[in-house]
Amino acid sequence: MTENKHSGNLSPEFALLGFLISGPSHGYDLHQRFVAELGHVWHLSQSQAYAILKRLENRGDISAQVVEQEKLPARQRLKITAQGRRRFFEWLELGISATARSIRLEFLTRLYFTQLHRPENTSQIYQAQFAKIESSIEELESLIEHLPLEQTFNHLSLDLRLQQMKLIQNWMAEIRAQFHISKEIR
Amino acid sequence: MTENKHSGNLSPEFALLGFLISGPSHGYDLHQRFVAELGHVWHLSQSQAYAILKRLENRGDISAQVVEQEKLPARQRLKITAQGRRRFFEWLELGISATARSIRLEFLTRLYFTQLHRPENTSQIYQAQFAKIESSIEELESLIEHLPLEQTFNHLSLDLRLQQMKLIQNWMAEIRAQFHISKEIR
DNA sequence: CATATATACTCACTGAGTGAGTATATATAC
DNA sequence: GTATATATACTCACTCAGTGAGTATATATG
Repeated sequence: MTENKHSGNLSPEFALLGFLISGPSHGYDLHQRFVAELGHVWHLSQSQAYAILKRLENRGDISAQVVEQEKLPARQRLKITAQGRRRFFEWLELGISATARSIRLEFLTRLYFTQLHRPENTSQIYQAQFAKIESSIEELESLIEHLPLEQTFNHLSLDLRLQQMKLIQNWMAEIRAQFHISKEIR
Repeated sequence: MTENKHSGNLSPEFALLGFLISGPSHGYDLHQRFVAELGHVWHLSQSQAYAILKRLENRGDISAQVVEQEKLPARQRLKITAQGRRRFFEWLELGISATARSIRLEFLTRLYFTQLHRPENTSQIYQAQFAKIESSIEELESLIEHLPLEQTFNHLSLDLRLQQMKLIQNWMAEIRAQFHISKEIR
């Protein structure tokens, strides 16, 4: 199994990693850039950004080096490691999201960094995400079909999830247009 | 402050409290009932259920009493306190959710327990939720309007959120029909 | 007779997320 | 010219979400 357990495990850690692909930086700056570029996609407080960076460092995805400054407080110069780079590009190509929320958050983020670092892959990640949405819809439809009618509230919930997935399907078409992705090549 | 910060702080704790309104019970049973009744609304693991119950106890919303059994492991007989009851009904009437996700989770849960414990309030909580959705839509529209066009990804995200809210508005109409809620009285 | 399932709960761990605090520099407002 | 707000840069303590595995016994099923 693995994949998305359920909800949770959804965090902008790969976005932070993605900014570091372009070159070393430090926490304050990464948070600033994050808010400016993706602030309406994710919400990320400053302290949470630092917490995530600390975790990435413990995992060995980034390395830190203290840089003293004359007047302002010292910085941690953060640099992505080979492992971090590997993990990032793996996520960029394979981290396909399954729920409405994770599509809005993660897929948009993957699209952002694909445009930035691997524009030639845009169509590929788009198609993969689209396929996932289609199979999600089928799964939900079959779940609903087999759910006893008297389970009113479970029904209403699954129903909304299904409708949301279909909405996202249409929204994906808008994206296709905006990014000039050709229709169904492979 | 308070309300819904952003995401997170979303938990089925009031549902557990809601089951206890009907009478004392214990963790295992509450979890079973939860999964059967609302298992496709929320996901709640057994251990997480126990964790939430422990918190409710620490807060004084429920009280626990160990009941030995002849053959099977001892139970904790859980009983809602006056404070818990107060908190629950306050949430039932006023805990109006604002995001797509929290509407699917919390509003459906509030509807479930309103039907169960306060059926005469159904229309009231429906109308309040509907109003919240309308004001959410307005807020998102104004946010989008003031967002610089070049912020492609922030735009796409807000756009999807807006469309989702509108979808939920339609889904609410289905609910109105199913629960025979009259159209716009007050 | 072995094994799966039901009853009932505990524990250790990772991670999300907030809010406040620390300390200094520069820009702006009165 | 001095008070105040804002920018730079990061830390800490805390609460809550969520998983996965473990403990221990009873009964049902093949």
